[in-house]
Amino acid sequence: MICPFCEHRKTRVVDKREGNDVKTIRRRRECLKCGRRFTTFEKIETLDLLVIKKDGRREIFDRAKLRGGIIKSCEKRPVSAGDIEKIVDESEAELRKINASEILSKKIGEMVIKRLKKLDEISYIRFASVYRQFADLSDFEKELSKLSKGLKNK
Amino acid sequence: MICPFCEHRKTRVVDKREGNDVKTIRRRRECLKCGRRFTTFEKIETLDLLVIKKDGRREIFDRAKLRGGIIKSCEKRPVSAGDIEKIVDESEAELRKINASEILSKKIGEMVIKRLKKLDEISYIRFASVYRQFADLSDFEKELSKLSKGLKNK
DNA sequence: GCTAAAGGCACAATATATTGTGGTCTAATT
DNA sequence: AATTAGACCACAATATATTGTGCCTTTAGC
Repeated sequence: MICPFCEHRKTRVVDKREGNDVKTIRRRRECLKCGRRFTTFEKIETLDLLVIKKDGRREIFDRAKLRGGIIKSCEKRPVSAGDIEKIVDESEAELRKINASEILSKKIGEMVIKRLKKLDEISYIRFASVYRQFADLSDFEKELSKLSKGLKNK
Repeated sequence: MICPFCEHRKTRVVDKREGNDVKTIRRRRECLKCGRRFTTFEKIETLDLLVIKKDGRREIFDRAKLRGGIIKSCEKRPVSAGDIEKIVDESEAELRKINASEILSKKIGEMVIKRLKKLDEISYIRFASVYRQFADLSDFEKELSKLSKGLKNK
């Protein structure tokens, strides 16, 4: 742990207790160079992200909710729970990498869509239609007809 | 560290590396009960708080900025750097305890003011006038005359 | 102006984390 | 299709953190 005062890279733990939240660990550390003390918190990896919905309202990113939407799109389709969990995991990781504090729900939809598309075209179309990823109705119909042609050719 | 899956209280560290940010530690932990693994991050205590300014604009809470304002108010007054640091520390701790994501700058002003008042009346008046803690000019004058009477009686 | 709650500090016996090295896997890139 | 970067995993030797206990100080609530 780097000292926040002098940037030195060696510190020692002086005390460790449970944080305010039972799910966090608070440590008191001391820099081995400058001797100053500071506090750190260890927490489970979280994604604190405000999702901007189409109507402009914001709500906290909810992994379970995202998963729910995907499950619905995959009803009676050959997509396993494991597949879905993987899509959620990967999308969440992608969101984490972006490191934004807010994001348009549409962007999240796109992340799921690009993964779902590789797995099952029907699920993908269902999901995309819910997330209204198509600019207008003609785009949607175009996508549908492309899909039905593709299926016939198999 | 509590297991996020089964809530068990015993986990072991399986791996520990530097986080993306050099200032964080990433640990991979394993629950001793259910065996599932998860990731945690240890970071230096921070205060991520949006300060709502009088004109409605928001900006990230900045400890150095707050300290600067206090220093200005204490110019040529018998208030030590240590005193000021203590006021900043305590106010910051108070803000942390509130645990809000946004706060009116006025509220922060009040926290500083109640501490500064105990230390030095002149500094307090200067600081309060900058933060416009008085509803109108008459309040300000009232405060000033109270103060000057108090000083004469000593 | 008392009391409780929280954070900070210290210490000593014990248990656990850390470090380096290196392999695997996947996603993104070229 | 090959390459790179990041996360994950494993292991073994070493160094460090953790736990309990208890005391002090400060702030908040009565």
